[in-house]
Amino acid sequence: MNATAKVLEPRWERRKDARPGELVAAAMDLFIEKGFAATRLDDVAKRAGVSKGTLYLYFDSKEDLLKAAIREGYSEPLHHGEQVLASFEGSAEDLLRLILKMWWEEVGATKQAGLTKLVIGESQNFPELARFYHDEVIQRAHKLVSAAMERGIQSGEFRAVNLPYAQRIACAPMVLLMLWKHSFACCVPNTVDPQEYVATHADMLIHALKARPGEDPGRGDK
Amino acid sequence: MNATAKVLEPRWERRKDARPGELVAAAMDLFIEKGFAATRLDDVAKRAGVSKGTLYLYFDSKEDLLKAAIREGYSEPLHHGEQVLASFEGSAEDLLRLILKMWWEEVGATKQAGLTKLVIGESQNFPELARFYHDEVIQRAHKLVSAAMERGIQSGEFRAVNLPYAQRIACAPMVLLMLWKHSFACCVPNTVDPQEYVATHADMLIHALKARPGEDPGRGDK
Amino acid sequence: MNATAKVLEPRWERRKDARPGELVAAAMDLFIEKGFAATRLDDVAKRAGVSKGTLYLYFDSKEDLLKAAIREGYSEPLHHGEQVLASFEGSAEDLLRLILKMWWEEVGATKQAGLTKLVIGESQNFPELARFYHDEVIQRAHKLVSAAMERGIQSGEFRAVNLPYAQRIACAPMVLLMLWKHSFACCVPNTVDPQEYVATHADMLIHALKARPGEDPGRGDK
Amino acid sequence: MNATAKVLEPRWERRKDARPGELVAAAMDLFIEKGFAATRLDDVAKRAGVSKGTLYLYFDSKEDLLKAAIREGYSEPLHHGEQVLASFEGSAEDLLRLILKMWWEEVGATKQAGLTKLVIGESQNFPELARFYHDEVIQRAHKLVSAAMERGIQSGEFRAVNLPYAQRIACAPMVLLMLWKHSFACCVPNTVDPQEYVATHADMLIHALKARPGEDPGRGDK
DNA sequence: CATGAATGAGGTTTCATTCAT
DNA sequence: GATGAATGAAACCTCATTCAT
Repeated sequence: MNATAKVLEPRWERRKDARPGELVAAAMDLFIEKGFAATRLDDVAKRAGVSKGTLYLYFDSKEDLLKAAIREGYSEPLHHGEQVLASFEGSAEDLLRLILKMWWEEVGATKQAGLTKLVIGESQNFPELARFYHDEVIQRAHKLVSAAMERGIQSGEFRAVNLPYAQRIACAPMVLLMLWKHSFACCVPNTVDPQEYVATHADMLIHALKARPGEDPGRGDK
Repeated sequence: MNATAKVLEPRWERRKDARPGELVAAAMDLFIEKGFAATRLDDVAKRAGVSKGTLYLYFDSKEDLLKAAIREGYSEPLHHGEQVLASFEGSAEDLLRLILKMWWEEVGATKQAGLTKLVIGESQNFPELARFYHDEVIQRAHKLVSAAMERGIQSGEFRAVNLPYAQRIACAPMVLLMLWKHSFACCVPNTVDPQEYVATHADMLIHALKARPGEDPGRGDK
Repeated sequence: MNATAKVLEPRWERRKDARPGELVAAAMDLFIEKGFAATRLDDVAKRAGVSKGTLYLYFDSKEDLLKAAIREGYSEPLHHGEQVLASFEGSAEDLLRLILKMWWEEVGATKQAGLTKLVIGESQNFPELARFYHDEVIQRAHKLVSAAMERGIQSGEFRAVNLPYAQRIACAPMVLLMLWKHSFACCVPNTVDPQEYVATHADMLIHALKARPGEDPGRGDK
Repeated sequence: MNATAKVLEPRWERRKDARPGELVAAAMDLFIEKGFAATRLDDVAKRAGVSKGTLYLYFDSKEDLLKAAIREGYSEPLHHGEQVLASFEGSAEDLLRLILKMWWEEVGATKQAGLTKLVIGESQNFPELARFYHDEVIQRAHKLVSAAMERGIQSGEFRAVNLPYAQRIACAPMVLLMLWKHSFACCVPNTVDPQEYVATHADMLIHALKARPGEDPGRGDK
């Protein structure tokens, strides 16, 4: 293994352990950028710096690669959120504000935000994927927000809103902002400032939830 | 194919000018049902009862057909909303509730709701389409909601919220419900009742907006 | 449609009715020549003078094309043989000799003889095909030979051999000659003269079957 | 992987020189089972318990492996047959019957029978292989049968048939039975009993060959 | 206008072969 | 010697688009 040999750089390199992650990362980038159908495996391979065939050493099919990308997406920030929920000791309002802030910072502002668009767009073509995403991502996110709201209701800080629906409505603007960032944001001039958006949402949400003496205490669970 | 045979055949005849509309309708159905990439022009033609070649008499390409479908989608309900806005004379709260109700009934509950998902999903591949949708659909919807909220602020009925953002946040749950209906709704058991969802949203929104004596009047336009 | 236009020869021509037959013929040639796996649809298309896509207008898959080729193969000569069997009025020996002669002339000497090799080679990969071939080709051929032998046994012209087996043994040399022609014949110098081969087989077969006064009349059906 | 670990590991070790044989055996099994094209070297390696790369230490290519498998196939039974021929002292009829019996027991009934089908199927793609098989297997088998028949003719036990052809015709049913076993036998219900088949063939063959006083002595060598 | 047979580029997937370790 | 990750050239198949009829 002399210097001369080194100059002829090897046609390929062996990196078994690092590979799957790199491939998924490359695939995720392109799926997010172009959508599932418009992403060619050629391009995924090229971006990952491998040949097309290598993809099939680690994944059974294009769909399998998509699943891996989705799976990879949100587990970390969700886990973080759950930890915060468990240890937080302030008011429900502060907890809710914190969750929304983290949501944006750890998910919305990252490229993974694009996965949500992806899953929504492909849910009909891959119902199994949609179910997985629903169970592993949506449900967990909903539980986080639910728990924070429930805590406020229990303590009398919030009104007794119809939780299963109110929680969805609390999440909706966050999700839509993520979608916006990965759809219209690129092609329209008038852009949205996420900070301001999230702040306004938090304010309105708190305002909508706050219990006030002598007022209608909310719809409750119907 | 002689004259005699001809006489027996044409029991009824297609109205020539109705064609493009039928083609767009067929395309819209399939685009919504399967997504852009997964829709084959063969199937569009079959559903419209014409040959594949006929599509190209009226549309330049598959993308062109998509544009036409998008264009067709929401003009009517938006127009209706604008008329209501112009003529409505009740309170801002009632106007806002009415707009949300109409949104769901005339758009969300119809199959066209699926177009929103479609546009979001394809926005990167067809920026021009995204721009069109933004200008012709989103902006108009935003203006409707904005106007209703503005009216309440002017009259002192609502707090002086940050309108450009507050209006987005008011719309978000509606949009997300439409997306839900065309994505996860099909593949997960736990379903959402749109009536309850919209009602909860309206209540929370009004609650968030209502001015109350001696309270912070809101963030205003910063 | 003037002469000038004619010079620019059309990219393609419409020949819906003629096409399937041409495609099957081209496919059969190549399947016989190279085997199923080694035949590329590209080449089939090229030989048929069409594009690759055209194949898929008429056949669902490569396997489907193979089935069509097999189906096409022997129906005519078998039908002819059955007609001869029904109308022949000479001795059983003459009938048997005639059938063997026709077998060679109408099947063995034609390119379709190669189909037999094909089916045998692919029978494991396509059991359904093998079953079809067995039922529609082998069984019919066996019935022809069986009937001729049976006729001789009934009339006392032949010994009472174990018909189901004897008939297979009568066919075997014919089948093997077909296989030989499409396998070793091309690559070994020492060639076989089919005429002489068939004649020798006929003689030996008749000799084996002929009843002779005062002799063991054969094994019968065991 | 330190020395300590090494000590525990090697409970048994492969005999280095046995390798090629194991590889060929694995390849033969799979070639017979699935055909040449449908056999993947991955599977061959897996069955042999080695890595894919190892195959290329012993064989240049897939074709080379096929050749080795073919080469391996019949040398032993052929050798046995030749020994029997040299030492047999009974009648020609008994010799012929013995050869057919051994053919079935030592070749036809074993899995190697499938090689014949393989070679026939691939003969066009690999003419060199076909030539090898012809020279090393077919010719030797033919010589065995020829010799037995020749012995009978010389002794007056058999008619003076056209030997080069008669011998082929004597072999054909045996070969076809082997092919049958590896093609249609698996996919059609109506199965053939090899014992009865071989017995019937032997009887008919002897009957066809036996000289009888006062009869046509056969066609001779034309 | 309308048809639908034909096209052919381009997609995913496979697998014999290579070669750094 | 042995490994198995990596390669890349095809292979089959799809489908938006064209154009002779």
